Amino acid sequence: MSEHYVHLPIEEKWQKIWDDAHCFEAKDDYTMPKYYALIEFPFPSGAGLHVGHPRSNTALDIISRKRRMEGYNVLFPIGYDSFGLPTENYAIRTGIHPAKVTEHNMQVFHKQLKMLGFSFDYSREIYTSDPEYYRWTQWIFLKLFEKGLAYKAELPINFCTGCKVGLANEEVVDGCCERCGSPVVRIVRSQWMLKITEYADRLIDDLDTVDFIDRVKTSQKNWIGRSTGAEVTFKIEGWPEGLRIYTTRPDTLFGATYMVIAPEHPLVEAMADRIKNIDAVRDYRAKAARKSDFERSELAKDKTGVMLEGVTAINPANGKPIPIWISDYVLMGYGTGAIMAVPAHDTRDYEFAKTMGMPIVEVVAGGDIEKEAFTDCETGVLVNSGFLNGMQVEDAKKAMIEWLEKEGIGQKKTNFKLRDWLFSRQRYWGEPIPLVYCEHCGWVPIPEDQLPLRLPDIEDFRPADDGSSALARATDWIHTTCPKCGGPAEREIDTMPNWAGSSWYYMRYCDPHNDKCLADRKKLDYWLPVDWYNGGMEHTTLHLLYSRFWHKFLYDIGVVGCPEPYMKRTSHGMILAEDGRKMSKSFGNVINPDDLVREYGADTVRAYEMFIGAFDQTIPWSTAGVKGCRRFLERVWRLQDMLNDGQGVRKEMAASVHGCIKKVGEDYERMKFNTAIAAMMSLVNDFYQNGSVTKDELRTLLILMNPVCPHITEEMNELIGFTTPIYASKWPQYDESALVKDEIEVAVQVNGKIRAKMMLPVGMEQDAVRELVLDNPEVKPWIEGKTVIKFIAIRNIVNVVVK
RNA sequence: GCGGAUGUGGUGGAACGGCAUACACAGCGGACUUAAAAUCCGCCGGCGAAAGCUUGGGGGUUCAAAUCCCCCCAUCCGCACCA
Repeated sequence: MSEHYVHLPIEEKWQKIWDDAHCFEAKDDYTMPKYYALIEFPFPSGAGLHVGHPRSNTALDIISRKRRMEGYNVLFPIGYDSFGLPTENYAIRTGIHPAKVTEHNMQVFHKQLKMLGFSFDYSREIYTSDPEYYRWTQWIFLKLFEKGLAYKAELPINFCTGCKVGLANEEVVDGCCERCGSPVVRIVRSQWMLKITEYADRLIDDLDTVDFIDRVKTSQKNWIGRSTGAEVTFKIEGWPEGLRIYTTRPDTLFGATYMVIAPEHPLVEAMADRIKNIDAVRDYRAKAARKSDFERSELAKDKTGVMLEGVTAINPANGKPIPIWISDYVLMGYGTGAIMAVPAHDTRDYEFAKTMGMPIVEVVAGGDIEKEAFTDCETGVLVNSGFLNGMQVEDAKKAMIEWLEKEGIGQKKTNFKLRDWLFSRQRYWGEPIPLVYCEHCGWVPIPEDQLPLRLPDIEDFRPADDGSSALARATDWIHTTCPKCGGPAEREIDTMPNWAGSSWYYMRYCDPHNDKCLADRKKLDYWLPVDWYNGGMEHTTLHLLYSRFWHKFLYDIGVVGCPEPYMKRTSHGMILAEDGRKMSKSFGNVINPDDLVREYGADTVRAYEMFIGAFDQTIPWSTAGVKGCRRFLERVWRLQDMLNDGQGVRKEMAASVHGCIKKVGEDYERMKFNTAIAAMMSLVNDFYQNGSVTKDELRTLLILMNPVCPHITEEMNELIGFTTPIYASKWPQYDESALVKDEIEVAVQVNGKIRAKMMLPVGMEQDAVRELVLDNPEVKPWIEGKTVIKFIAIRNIVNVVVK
């Protein structure tokens, strides 16, 4: 009899063996086929690993371990996204330097990850707050600056009142900070911006070249928000340049009965002396400016606005004079900040026109504009529209754009929802922006050979009340000389957002210790792109988008040789607490991976997290389920006591074993880990049913299970007498012929209802099947006295249709 | 409002258009045990007297629908005046 399964010594033993053998380290052997598997590197928070990490990590650990057994040179790296606000906030509370906190937290993470037995290449561990790492983050920023893709602009920005920091568009959720939940207000501030918009088209178009799950593609597309239409200039008396608008419905130009400009539109001040009610207009603008974005959208139902009295625009299609309004439902940041209002065919314009009593003119027939705006582009036909009359909407759009271009009053135009990326943070714990400001020379980059520009050591990490960074107090650091003219200059005191370091970390993994460049080009060419990247949906329009942008930029300047960083992107579902709520300290329902590993073992935790349900689905935790997986491992463990003297795969077990090899291999690839484990459970059940198992059968099971449960399988492999460890073994091939049976059970339906089950030889002629089936005593009563009008025999189903 | 996802036994979940409920959890029974736990072996959706009905609801396509199409309902997650 074998000893009981005691996980702890087994897991420690094998983790040490793997370490000593360096068996999971990627080799720089370019003759081997490569495989690059990546999970999002964790932020080393003080709370340590949570149960979500093992879900994603185990999934790609399974793939990595399987690939190695298939003969690939696998890069499966790990690191830490170690800059960031939570660490700085902790430093503010405790006075402990963020670098120290980070160091400690990373050690905790490292230990926890090892304890779970992930086959990371720990020799390539990196962290973004390492000066040797952020040196290259800064270098990339300088390249962006050099190419004009980083610029400083005085703009209204999203400012978190809690974190006292500016936020990117992507970081604002429901008008609040995605991190701390405090309200976000608009303040005007001089900020560094990155021109991600320059890459908008390619970020959409190149999605066709990669294998991302559809959800990810769709949300990136929607976030970038490409729309096509036209820009049209309306003449305005007394303002020669006219008012330029953007519309996606140029076909409805004849129906434009007024115009609306955003409150901040320059027209207001440019024409201030002609606007009779300028005080009322300015008053409206001031009120709009005070509203937060959140309030603006909250009040979306009630349209407000003021008409500019004394100013008239001309509808270029029909020459009619139309009024101009200002209203905050038009946004300065999109298109031209001005629209033509076609109330008959736009719901917002319709509402506004109803509220303000503006005329509504139907130009697309097919709806009932008495009731609501008719916005359908499929069925409508143009009316009241001169040369467009009788056309379908799509044809009318083309015809109108043609006309506008010929007349020189407009042209085709594409617009995006995507805005440039707000890149400054008024914080200490981030990469310093490697630029100085000189009175004479303006913004000057620090010479590359002076990188990294290190963060200065300071003691007080609090941001100033005016929202500027704690770095503002590091006056010795700030005052410097201009690299260009040698005169006095000041350093930028904003730092980069935490998205900076994570935008290129997968490159550094290819060559983590290089001190000449961010990574050797040969190594990048070998390893990139990442073959499989798994991560959270919450990063779809943040990290994933940002890093695609940086990658494309680095591709353009010749640093990398492929246009996309990630070939395949998948996403895991969230794990909820047992009560169905989010795991949260405040609910007191957090499950700690450490405790689980101690009590049940890493293999059980890994198996459970893979067995819990469909990988991409949100799922509640179940302690009973964990115990079930532990029970499964014990059941596997006891197979040692059932060994017989047989060799190879016995005939009576061949179908089970080879079926399992096939199923498990396919399911791992499709991320159907739950059904892969179910298949292995079934195989184990089959062994128990049989009463014994051969060494070779057992070893096959152990290899199949190894990617999920690496420790127990290695231990058993050794215990039953094999000297080659599984990590150095080959992934098994299934024998197709073993899956082919002589006979199969066929379900016989009459008119779609099961009436009998029969064993039939495989490959029987259709006519012979028919004869046997129709003669079956269980079938006969259902067809007696009726005519068989159809007989369908497919795979293991026969359907007899009678009348 | 728009976009995405989900809806199957007491529970987590399976099911290339082809036997709905694999695999587990919970429950029940048996063996073993002085006993319990553990283990092993079985049983195990609901309604209906039955024929049957039953994958959120209603239609449709099909020899055959959880799966495909149309219309609803519910829940969750994004985005939100983007002209």
